Amino acid sequence: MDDKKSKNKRITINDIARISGYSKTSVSFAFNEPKRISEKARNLIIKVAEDLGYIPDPLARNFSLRKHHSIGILLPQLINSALSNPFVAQVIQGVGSVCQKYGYTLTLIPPLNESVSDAVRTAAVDGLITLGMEAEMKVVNVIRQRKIPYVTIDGSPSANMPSINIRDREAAKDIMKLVLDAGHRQITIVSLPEGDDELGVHDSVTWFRMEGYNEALAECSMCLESTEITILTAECSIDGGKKAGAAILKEFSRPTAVICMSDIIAIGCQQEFQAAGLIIPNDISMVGFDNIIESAMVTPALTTVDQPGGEKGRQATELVFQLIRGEVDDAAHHHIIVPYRIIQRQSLKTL
Amino acid sequence: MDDKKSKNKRITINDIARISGYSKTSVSFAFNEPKRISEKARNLIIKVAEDLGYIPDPLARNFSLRKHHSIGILLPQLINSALSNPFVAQVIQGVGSVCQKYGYTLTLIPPLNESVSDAVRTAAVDGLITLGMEAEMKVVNVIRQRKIPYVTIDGSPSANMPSINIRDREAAKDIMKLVLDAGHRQITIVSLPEGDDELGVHDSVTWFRMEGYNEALAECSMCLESTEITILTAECSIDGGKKAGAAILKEFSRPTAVICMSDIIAIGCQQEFQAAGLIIPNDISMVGFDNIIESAMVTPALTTVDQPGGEKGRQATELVFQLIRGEVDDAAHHHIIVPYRIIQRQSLKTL
DNA sequence: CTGAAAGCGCTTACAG
DNA sequence: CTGAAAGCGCTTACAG
Repeated sequence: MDDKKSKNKRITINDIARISGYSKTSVSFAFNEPKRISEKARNLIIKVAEDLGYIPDPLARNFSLRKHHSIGILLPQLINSALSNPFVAQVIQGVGSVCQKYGYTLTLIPPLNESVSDAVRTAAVDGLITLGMEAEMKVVNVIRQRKIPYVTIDGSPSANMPSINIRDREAAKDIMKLVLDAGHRQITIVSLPEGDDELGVHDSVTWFRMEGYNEALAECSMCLESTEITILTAECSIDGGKKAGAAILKEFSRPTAVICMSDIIAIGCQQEFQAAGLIIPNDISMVGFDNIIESAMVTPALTTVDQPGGEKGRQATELVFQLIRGEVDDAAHHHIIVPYRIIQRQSLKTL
Repeated sequence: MDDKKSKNKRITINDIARISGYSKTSVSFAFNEPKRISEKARNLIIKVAEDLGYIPDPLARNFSLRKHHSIGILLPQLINSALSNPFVAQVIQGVGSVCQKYGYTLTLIPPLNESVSDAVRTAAVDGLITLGMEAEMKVVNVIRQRKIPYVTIDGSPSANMPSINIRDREAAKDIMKLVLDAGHRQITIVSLPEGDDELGVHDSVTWFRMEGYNEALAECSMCLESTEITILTAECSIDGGKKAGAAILKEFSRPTAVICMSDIIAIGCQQEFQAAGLIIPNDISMVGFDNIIESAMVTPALTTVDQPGGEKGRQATELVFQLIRGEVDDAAHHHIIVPYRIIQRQSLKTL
């Protein structure tokens, strides 16, 4: 007899109102503004609600409140590839910790049937963190149409597009300089994959880093086009790194140093080299980018550029919340630069 | 003049209807069931919608459809600690890849103001994956009240609670046996933290593994209470492992082998030992559990139990979707066991 | 093919 | 303190 109706129909605020003898208004108040009703009413309503196992429908509640209570993070690639880069996991941690702080959930938004735009169109979120978004991408317009605040991490700082970055050009220049100062001239650069987004725009972070490498080379009267320099591309994962490593092993003249734009690639590469019997850094030197925790775990530990993924995520998300609460002017240009630093470990040999 | 109203008010289906001259019904059909209206109507409506930058409000749409289009994953701890265990990241990858396949987003649900129950109450999701949930936990009732399908990974298989597990007891017994067969008798076990959830129920996975260790010990006429066995607890992170390592270094009589219930703990522990100048496995042997990719990266590579985190996530999520679509009977008992295997590498020395 | 209208389950001015 | 009623912006039988 208890489940004569709970069996089929969801119980709503109406049921609680009817059974308790109070109005829907009072029931709503009992949950959301307890002090606005008498203790007697409140107690009865709560009791009835508990007896019936009533839980306010989040769908209706959110709709009424016009809030999703969630922040989305727009993944540039499929979820698998995104999360197989520990650096991305680090960013997600940062984003998540701020969401948690404000009682929000974190929604991971993968492309919907290959379409990032469609995913954004339907995503149930109040704000968006994007990874590596460029101003020319179509999806930017969709986000703006939706009128939800967004901040992009590792994108190109441009008007109306709040951003969090490190100084990628300087960082890349610094690490290349370190390699050159160690005497290396035969160098292979393992770059990131072309942005295969809906527009085919290039990734500005990759671009800036390339420029930085080039600037350092210039100081040695070299450039990216020099015959001593080889440029490859790899997916951001261990496997991507292994494939790059295999490709390097097949090169006619082996480089003395390999510069990777991502630590996870460097680690994969390093594993491939070691599997082939090479000793690092004696036979070949390696440097990376990111300073993921794994870089300190491997042997030899990786010389790299430290950039704070968690911090990027946190700052981006705090900014999104400020935008949501209207605490900052969203017409203003918010371009936050976080510090990087060079971490010297054992993977780079001085010739 | 274009923004005379778009400035203040969101544009809705009503605006499109008014301006296009068609009804709300037709506008809705234009987006959701294009073939139900004439090409002429469809084209005009789409055009007007595009001109005005109309995007259907996800809040309203979801409410009408009674679907969130998202699957939640209930994090047992704060987001930071959860994601700093690569094994959890692996599970999330698995869950995410299935969500993506069906066009759903993945919502990470951290405790809301410390309360997991409140988080579940308000979470905007159509189904739930839980990590390490026990039948006696309060939150189970909340999930049931919500009447949303859920599957628990690494929880205790019980009635009405679909589950994905490995055979933890056997796995633990196998790895302990390996250690004992290698001649070790002075052993420290680093266990997982007590479930500090709202009820203080113990974690059944930890329990099963302990039982497994004990069974193997029994075959050597020992048990968990033997004087040669020490049991510690550590947080599931590198740092947790380092702390455990430091504690072990301070023990009066140093063990010859350390058995960790999690690879990330084993790795942290190993780092601490190495920092103290110990050679592994010569001075001390290590084994772990999970077989995260990092375990193959460290030197010496870790001997451990391989369990497929991604696969657990995928299977759990496929089951949730089957439950959502009503393809399987949710009264039936769904208890899936996935295989594990022992991975022998270089961190265990035969005495 | 098209549209008027009910309905999804809440919240919240507003009046009493 | 309490309640009637409007409103949030869609979807979808139903009738024409």
